[in-house]
Amino acid sequence: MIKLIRGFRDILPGQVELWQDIESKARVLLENFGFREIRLPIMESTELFARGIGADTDIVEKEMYTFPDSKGRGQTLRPEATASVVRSYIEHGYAGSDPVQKFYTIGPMFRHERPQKGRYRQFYQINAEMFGVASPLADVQIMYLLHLFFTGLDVPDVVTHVNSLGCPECRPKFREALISFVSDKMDRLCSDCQRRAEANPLRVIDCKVPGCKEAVQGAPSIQDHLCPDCKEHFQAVIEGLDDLNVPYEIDPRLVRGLDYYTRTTFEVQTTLLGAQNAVAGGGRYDGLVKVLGGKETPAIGFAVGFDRLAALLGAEEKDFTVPPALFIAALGEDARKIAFGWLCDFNARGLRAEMDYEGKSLKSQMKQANRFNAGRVLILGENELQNGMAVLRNMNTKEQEEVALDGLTDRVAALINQG
RNA sequence: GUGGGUGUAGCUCAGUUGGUCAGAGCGCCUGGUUGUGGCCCAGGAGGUCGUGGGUUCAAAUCCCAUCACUCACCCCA
Repeated sequence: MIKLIRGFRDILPGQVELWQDIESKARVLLENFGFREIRLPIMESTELFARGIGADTDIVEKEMYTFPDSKGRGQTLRPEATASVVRSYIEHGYAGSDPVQKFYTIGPMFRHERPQKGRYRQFYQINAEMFGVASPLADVQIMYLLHLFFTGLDVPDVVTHVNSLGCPECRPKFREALISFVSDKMDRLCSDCQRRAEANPLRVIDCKVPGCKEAVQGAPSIQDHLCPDCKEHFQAVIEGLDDLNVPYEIDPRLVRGLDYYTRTTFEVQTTLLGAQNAVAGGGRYDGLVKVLGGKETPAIGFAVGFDRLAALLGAEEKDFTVPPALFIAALGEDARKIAFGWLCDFNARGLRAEMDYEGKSLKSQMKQANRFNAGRVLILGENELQNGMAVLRNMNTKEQEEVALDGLTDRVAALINQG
């Protein structure tokens, strides 16, 4: 048997209805907020991600699906969407017409990581990106939108964490302060932290090992190192969230693994998904457009982890199948032909109906209708053909009524639409 | 990439120290109702025991390898 490749999966009927529901709600909300859909390719030049995400990030270093094309140039299955959106924004000259643009895109991303709960090698994201607005109002609006999205879906157990990572002005200073703080406590740190103290000192601050936790008591906080502009920006964001009653938690240890983030970053976290606690994440990336060859353009965006969101809403445990309104049970060849005509008519007019194609016994067809969880069963056999009346059975109440064969589909459709 | 756990019927799982160990429940099909579902009863179909080697008279069971699933580290959506 040929099986799925590792870390990939099928979203099956029964679950896919939930995905569709999430997706359509996301579209409505995003479009209400002025975001327009942009559909992007799944593969891009490797260089786009190397430059955009950062050459020393885990994603670029070891998680990308990269293949040479026929001429040996590197091309990569996108590990995230933001770099592609930025590329498209630059390539189509939006900066020239109107630099303020809001885009959203929904689709698969690919990262070659070891799969585990909530982590797949092909996973789906809903991305929203807003260009050209430096004002903290953009940050507030983005986070407000995300908040509405999650509350609208009634997602259980989510908390939004917010932080500011500063800018090229203040972040390096903080980084230095942090490294020097950590460096004279090396002997008290776990081996992992000793290794990452230099490369990613923020991780040390966030380490769960008790010894490390103790060692980093009183570590410098980014919040104390923000330059005046960043500080003011962050303040404005927080006030904006308060004004709109968006709940959040300021989390000075919130780090993000992509190099392009500046100032505001945020992550929607849950405790229900094991180690993979981020359901959505994002932030401001004021430097990225320029890094990728465009004009200096402020921008901010987020990604929602579709798979994780669906999991939180019970995708794997529940069945979201929508049952048909009607099942047609036919007995005998003549009846079956007529029934098939009805079936086509019902389907054409948008009514979900099913029938048995194989000429099984009535009992077997009733079982099938029950399995479908059909609301009603329309029965057509020799008796009905003779007296010109079909039987319509309500599967919940067990009530049956007769419906004249003449003009039957109109009448049955009307009955079903009444409920 | 590293470590732990697990792979037996469509699903959830039993299978004791290698020797009627190829099983159960659910689901599916048929019948009990020559035309009426869910409950009940009876019967039936369905498995190269993840895969490939090895040990043995004999392997689902022991050994090796490999693949996959899963949880965690790491990182993130």
